[in-house]
Amino acid sequence: MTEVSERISRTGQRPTRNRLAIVEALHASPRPITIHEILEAQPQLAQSSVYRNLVVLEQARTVRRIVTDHEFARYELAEDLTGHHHHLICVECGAVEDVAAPAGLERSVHNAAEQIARSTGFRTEHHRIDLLGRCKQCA
Amino acid sequence: MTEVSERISRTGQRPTRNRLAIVEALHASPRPITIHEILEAQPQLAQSSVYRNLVVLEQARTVRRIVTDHEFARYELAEDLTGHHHHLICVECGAVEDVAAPAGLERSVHNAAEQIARSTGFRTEHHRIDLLGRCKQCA
DNA sequence: CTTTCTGCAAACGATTTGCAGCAGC
DNA sequence: GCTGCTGCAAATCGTTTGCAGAAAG
Repeated sequence: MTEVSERISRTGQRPTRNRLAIVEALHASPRPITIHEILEAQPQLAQSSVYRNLVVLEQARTVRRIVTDHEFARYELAEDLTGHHHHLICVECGAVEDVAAPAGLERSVHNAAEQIARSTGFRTEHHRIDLLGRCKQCA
Repeated sequence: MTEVSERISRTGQRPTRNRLAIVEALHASPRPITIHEILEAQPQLAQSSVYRNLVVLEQARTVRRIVTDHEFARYELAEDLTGHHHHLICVECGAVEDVAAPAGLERSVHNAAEQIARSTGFRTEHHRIDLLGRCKQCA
């Protein structure tokens, strides 16, 4: 949490109570959550402040925005704070679940990225692997 | 193209000139394109018809909607019409490029999906692998 | 004190929709 | 003809923004 405050300070912004409350809410969840869920967890926050502060937190490399096919964006803490992982996305209800990245899979992705860099000139910085299907409830 | 018409008919809809024009535009592009680009390629179409028909085409399992982090959705033909592939997404300019899926990578993903099904009950139907980085122009 | 943050309410913009006329079967 | 499709313009809704007051340093 100190680390988070420092990252915010380092970008020339202030680690305010509101901002830390958002981080708190994200930290308490084992999966990416929506703005609506952040507001449920921290009802003292104004919606516009949440939107505004998530942008600040993203710039401070503390929060990551997740886009799925569903209507709302979701947010999670940056991977260097939580560890690298991927997502299970339910095509029925839109739920998103974190899942650890198997080592073999990671290795394959890195190999592929290198090969692609050689053949196309594209410089891969991150990757994103989503498994789309039905969660236990919807199956 | 006949195949596309059949899929549309099979869902109880009509394979109209507008709808086939959209498929035409998607077919002509080696990468997913935006609604704006569809309208540039087929200027006779009304914007609202494009939105409406893309929904119809999605339901007919002919078109797939792609969501990136950029402002616009993108569309491409269904994978069983074009072949399985993944995407290179430029974090700078938002460009999206198709890339063939290396066999080793596919194998790793399937293994991972099976393992996940066993441990979490999640039934994977598809997967999505995006490499995020800088394209040749932006690097 | 000066600068950044906040909350409110209004604006924005991609997408969706109501409706009246047109086209496919 | 009947039903589904189209174009237009208006509505929708997640998200962004202007502004005046509050809080941080």
